[in-house]
Amino acid sequence: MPVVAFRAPARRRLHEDVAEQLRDAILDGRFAAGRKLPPERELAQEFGVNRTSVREALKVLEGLGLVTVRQGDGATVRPVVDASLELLGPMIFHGGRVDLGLVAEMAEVLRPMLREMGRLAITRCRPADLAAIRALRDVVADGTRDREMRFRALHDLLVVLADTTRNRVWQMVARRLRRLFRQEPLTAARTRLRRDPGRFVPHIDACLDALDQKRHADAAAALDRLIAVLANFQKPHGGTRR
Amino acid sequence: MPVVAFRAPARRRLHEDVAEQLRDAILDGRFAAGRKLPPERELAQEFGVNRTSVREALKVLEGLGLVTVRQGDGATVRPVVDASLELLGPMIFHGGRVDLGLVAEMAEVLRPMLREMGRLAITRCRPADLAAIRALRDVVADGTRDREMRFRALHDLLVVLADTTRNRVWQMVARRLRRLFRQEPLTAARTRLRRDPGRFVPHIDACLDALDQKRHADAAAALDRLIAVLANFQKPHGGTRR
DNA sequence: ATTGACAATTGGTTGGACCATTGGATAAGT
DNA sequence: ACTTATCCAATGGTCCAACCAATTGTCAAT
Repeated sequence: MPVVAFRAPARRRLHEDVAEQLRDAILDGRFAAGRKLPPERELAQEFGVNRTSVREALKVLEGLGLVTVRQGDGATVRPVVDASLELLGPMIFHGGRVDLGLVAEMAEVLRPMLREMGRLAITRCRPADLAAIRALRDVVADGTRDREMRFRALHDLLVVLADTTRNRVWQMVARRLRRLFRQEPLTAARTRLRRDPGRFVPHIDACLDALDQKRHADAAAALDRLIAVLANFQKPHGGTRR
Repeated sequence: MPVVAFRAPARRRLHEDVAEQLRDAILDGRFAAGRKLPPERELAQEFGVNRTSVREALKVLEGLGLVTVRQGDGATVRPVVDASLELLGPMIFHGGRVDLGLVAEMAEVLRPMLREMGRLAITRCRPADLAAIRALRDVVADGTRDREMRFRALHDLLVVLADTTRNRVWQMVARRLRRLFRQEPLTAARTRLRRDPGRFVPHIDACLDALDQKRHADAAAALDRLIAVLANFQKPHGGTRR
């Protein structure tokens, strides 16, 4: 395993670039909801690309629910609140800034959700699941590894918990969250803050110990604490002073 | 207001049709995860459309997380569990059948989520919110209206509750759910089952009454019951016999 | 004032061409 | 025989130019 996690060079496609720029323009409010985007031919000229690339970008934005396109009429911008949850990532970090308010709101949604998922997982946990959790716990606890790698194990833990519930919807939700947590600006933020993933280990251990002794209530309580820490994205200095 | 709710004639675009067919093929397992889709040129010939339309369809599928496309290599099918939650609709009803198991799993996720959202809404409810809720309650209770119209008011209630939380993430979640509930196969199922939206009214009233008297705990309990009914999509004959 | 025909705008679709990347086949070297 | 380098076929990415189709506003006729 590599000591440093490299990231794939961004060899991107034109329409991706176009879509991203338009997306950010909409999220920034440079195109207000209800307004029309410029015609495709015009956008193509402004971006210096072919109309085809603009059209493919618009398909992406349409899929995100950011615009509706009607033949003869143009592309109308929709309210962001009606758009896909996939946008939470770009909404949280846009223009190099982090929207801490939105982060707090997301935590308000995530905390009870994950708590419930954890409860379900505990009631349905089998030996194989336990083994998977332990393996990830060891990666998170391994201080010799790359920090981001240990964070990734933590995200995987979320997915393993979801798999333990045997609920396909939880499985999908957890994987989307993992994806969100791994988006570029967030990984950079983690690196900058130099948070230690090790702080989660005691909670994981407490949960595993309780599970070993069939104390389900205690396991759930430990998971609650783990999730409370996990779903608390506040800046360190905003938290309790030690 | 029209007595009957007509639906917009489906004047669809080619790439939408192509995307839908490919999507269903993947969801049905006709293209297993890890396999490659046929080349664009080949697909274009099979569908009898231009390659451009196929490409736009692939952009949609890529946005849904169903495939990854690499230049030089082809389009690889990804595991559905890694895909977007937008797919829950098509996953639940595909090929004219309803996946009741998935419906149950979704209820398992939705129930605690909406319960928490309701709690938040109650603690933050203001007079204007109350008025909006009452207005929707009256539509749901109005037996002279079109049944589907009353169901739509019920979905709107979900959104109003989300707005009451003053939490943007809840607002987006509620709107995506409303969208899901209004997708075609579900409305047809509602019409077929001839369920009465009026059965929700007593719970709404109980909640409103409790709110009027500032009995927040009672209001939350009433909302819990409402949501338990709302998030219970089982077939009628599977429930309690009356 | 209403209706209907027309025209400009704008998205939808097509066909074809060429570029860029990938992966495997083939050949060269050791 | 194995490794390495080269080449090539397959495949997606982009561009261009043209035409079709829907929408909207305009303007004339009634």
